[in-house]
Amino acid sequence: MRDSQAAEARPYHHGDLSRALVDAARRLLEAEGPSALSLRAVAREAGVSPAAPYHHFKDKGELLEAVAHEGWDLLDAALAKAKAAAPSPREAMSNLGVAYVCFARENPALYRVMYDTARDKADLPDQMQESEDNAYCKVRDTMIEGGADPNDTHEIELATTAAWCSAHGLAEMAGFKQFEHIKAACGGEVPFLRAVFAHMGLFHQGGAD
Amino acid sequence: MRDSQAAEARPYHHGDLSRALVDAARRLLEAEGPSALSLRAVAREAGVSPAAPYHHFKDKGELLEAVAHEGWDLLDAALAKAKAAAPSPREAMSNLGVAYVCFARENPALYRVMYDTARDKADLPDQMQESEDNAYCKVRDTMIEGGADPNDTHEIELATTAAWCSAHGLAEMAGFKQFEHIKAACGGEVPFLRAVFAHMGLFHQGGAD
DNA sequence: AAAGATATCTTGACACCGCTCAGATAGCTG
DNA sequence: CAGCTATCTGAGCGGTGTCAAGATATCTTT
Repeated sequence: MRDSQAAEARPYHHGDLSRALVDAARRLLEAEGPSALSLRAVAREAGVSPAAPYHHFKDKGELLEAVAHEGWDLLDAALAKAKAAAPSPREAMSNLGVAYVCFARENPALYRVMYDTARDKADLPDQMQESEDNAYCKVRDTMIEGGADPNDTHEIELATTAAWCSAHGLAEMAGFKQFEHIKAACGGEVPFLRAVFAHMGLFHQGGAD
Repeated sequence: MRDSQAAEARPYHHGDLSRALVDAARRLLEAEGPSALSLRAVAREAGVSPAAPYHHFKDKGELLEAVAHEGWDLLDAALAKAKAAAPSPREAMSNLGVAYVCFARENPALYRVMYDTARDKADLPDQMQESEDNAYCKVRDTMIEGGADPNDTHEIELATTAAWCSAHGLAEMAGFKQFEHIKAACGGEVPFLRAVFAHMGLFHQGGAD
């Protein structure tokens, strides 16, 4: 059964099992959380035998990498959308931070897989370094548009790194119960995020000029 | 608690198996990493049967919690030392951030266990909320000593939260290979940390006055 | 179209895992 | 001493990641 028109793409025995496996994994991840994401469960969900995935992925880790890869793509898209919706570079910076944390909060299991696989390799995903339109570049470019000197590479890198660390740290912390009363005091989750970012000195609308 | 001189305390059948198990776990953690930390392996390392730990911990998670608890104690101690060694509150703030990240970098497996178990419960450990001399309090108090208004609870909490998120974010990021060339450009790991903190606007020696 | 090569999937197995339970053992209490 | 309770062992359950061998479907070559 060849979809599209030509017999290209990847219509193999099953159709496209790698695709189906990643989809099944994401379905499981959303429904049952990261701890339920076993290779056998994914195969079960996709309707194949426990050994089938090994013809498409070297091991479980490689399947998780594929899932994480999709996660980074989704994050890129979310940041692109936030950047596009901002009327000015300064608000863009602020919105990028909020969008980043919101993505993590709305996809906690996926976010965890993304960073767990990255930490296991001590290596951020390829998208982060190779592509010219990845999430890191979006933050960096927004900073330049906001007035940072594009020639001072070192400075730009440090600032972008600081922004990324801030967002990641907040993304992981925002899930803890301890912060619920502060969120309430701020008037909701997003105001809380903006307030914390403001106290970090970054993502602040009147920040880095 | 009668842990004075007599044969009280906890010298049971084995002597003190819970203690021995936590020690074995930390030994394994340091030697083999978090993925090798199975309950059976810990029991093996401690020289007991695979079922023995269940008389001291409800399940594997509870053993990991005990390990994490020790981690938070060590972190408290590291921060206390950094704070004590600083000549001024402002430098204390900066040193706290560096000490936090250094602790995470020197005990990566332990740090991971600490936050993994916390995230699983969406709950930072008891030490973080109950004690009056925990790591969170140290950051908060240092901020007050640095000139923050101790009466503005909301402000203090936000600032302390921002500081903690920054440090955690940087602690997790600093392990990635991608940052090695920036570290080199900064002249080492600690200068890199200080530079990133400076760009977050916190932990900066001339920061929050 | 027939035959062979190749990719895909299944079956079965191995070692390890978390966890439970019945029984053996050691220490405490009366 | 006996009785009791806490501690530990052993065997076993269902689950996991992974591999090797065989079955099956697709592609290639003739």
